[in-house]
Amino acid sequence: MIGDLMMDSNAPLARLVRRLERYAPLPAADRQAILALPAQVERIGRGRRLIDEGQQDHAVMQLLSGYACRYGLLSDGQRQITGVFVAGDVLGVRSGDLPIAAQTVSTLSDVELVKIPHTAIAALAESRAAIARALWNESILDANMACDWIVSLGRRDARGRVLALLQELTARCRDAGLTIRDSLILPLTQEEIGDATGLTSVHVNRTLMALQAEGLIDRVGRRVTLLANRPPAAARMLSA
Amino acid sequence: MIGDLMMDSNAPLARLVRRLERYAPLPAADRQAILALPAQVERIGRGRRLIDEGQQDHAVMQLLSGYACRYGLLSDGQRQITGVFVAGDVLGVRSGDLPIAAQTVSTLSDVELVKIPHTAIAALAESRAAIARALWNESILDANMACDWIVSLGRRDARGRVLALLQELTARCRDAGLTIRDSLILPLTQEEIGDATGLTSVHVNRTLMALQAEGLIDRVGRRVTLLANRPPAAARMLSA
DNA sequence: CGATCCGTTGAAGAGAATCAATTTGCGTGG
DNA sequence: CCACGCAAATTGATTCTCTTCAACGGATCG
Repeated sequence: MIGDLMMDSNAPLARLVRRLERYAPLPAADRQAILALPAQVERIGRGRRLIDEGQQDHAVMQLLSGYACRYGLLSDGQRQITGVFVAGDVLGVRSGDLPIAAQTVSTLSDVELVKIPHTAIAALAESRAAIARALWNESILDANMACDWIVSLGRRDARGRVLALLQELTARCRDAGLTIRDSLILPLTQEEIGDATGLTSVHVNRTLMALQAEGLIDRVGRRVTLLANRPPAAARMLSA
Repeated sequence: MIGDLMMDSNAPLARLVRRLERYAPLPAADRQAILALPAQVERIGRGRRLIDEGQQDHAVMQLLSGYACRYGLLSDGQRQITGVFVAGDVLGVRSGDLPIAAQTVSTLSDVELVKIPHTAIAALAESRAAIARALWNESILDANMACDWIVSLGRRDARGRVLALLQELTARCRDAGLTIRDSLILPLTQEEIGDATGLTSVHVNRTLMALQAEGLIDRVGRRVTLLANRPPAAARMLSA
């Protein structure tokens, strides 16, 4: 809950700069402006809500470590995870005109994050076109990933969905430098994998065991290793 | 394929202004700048692709009439529709840094649309913060609707998914002034409804017949009427 | 050492896919 | 105006995936 020492507080914002420069460099002045943002580093435990649906004043956050997810609830209490966030990802990005959070975001593990008041970010986006564009990029990528998720849920069977989820997480953890040869620590319970893939935890369990029996994945405790590097092969289940 | 007369070409851009002002008014100068954009009105037949995945130079378009959809394909040829667009919706919005279209967009009916070169839009977004923010809004809403779609696909049964799709379309057509008492012309075939809901056309048919037998919907030809109306989650932001 | 959460396994049932006709609606051309 | 041809809608029978319900083992933690 307590921010780190002052001298450390610039490091996380440097990471935000790196993130926002993924696709296009920022003017030096914009970089400085980001580094000068009021920011707070927090450590938060597993299973805590970061942003609530309908919340108006939520901050912009960047995950420094750990996992989080966004989800929606149905009236009968069923939960569907609509996106998983890994270290480096930015949460709560939105333009100034849509103050309402559309979905809930919650942690999937203990996390570290930087928190920035949305007013400060909004002011920056208002005056600096390159920053606005970089944040806009985040929204677009978010929408693109959501579309891939839709395709997976709509047209793949349990095996394909779980595989696709593992592949997406592996790829994103690799980008974040969190993997060792396609091996990553997956803090999700099978229940949560089910919430992400639209399956029950029971069926997730059977699917994971089947994938392991097929030699496509290896599991040791919470560490999962992807042994098949062929995304297209995942969709071909005629051999099963 | 030929644009309309010059004197008509401002009317569709006025509609674009209205769209971009849904959530916040634009400065008069920004409105004028939009009206001055180079635009071309086109009529395009059903089943034509408007934007191809991987395409770099696609234009920004606003639907003036008709329906379109965005979809992804699996390697085995299965199709999953990830979003439906109705009159007024803006397609192909993206920031300057991500030139690649992530998914394919195709018409679901004969359509009319305005086409604007993305370079012209990008230049405007670069210099005018309010326009950038309005376009950004479109991306965020797009992501929000995709998330609702994910929840539907992951956690609802066939009945719930078809109902949710009809409710979303009804709500959006109502906003576009295309409904008469929750009744709308639905040009989607049952095959296409299946592609949107992750079902087969056979099961869509059975589900529609069941909904009709239950008295929840009424169908006459292509006209569908929602008889039991609950507020669709997807449109929550539209009424904000 | 019990409490609890998570993972694993079994058996039975529901919902959707699949396969296969058949019918309806509609534009087209004779 | 009617016959033809085609795409879409409808129906039936069967198969299979996934869910549901239930129980049990193993780890972790006060």
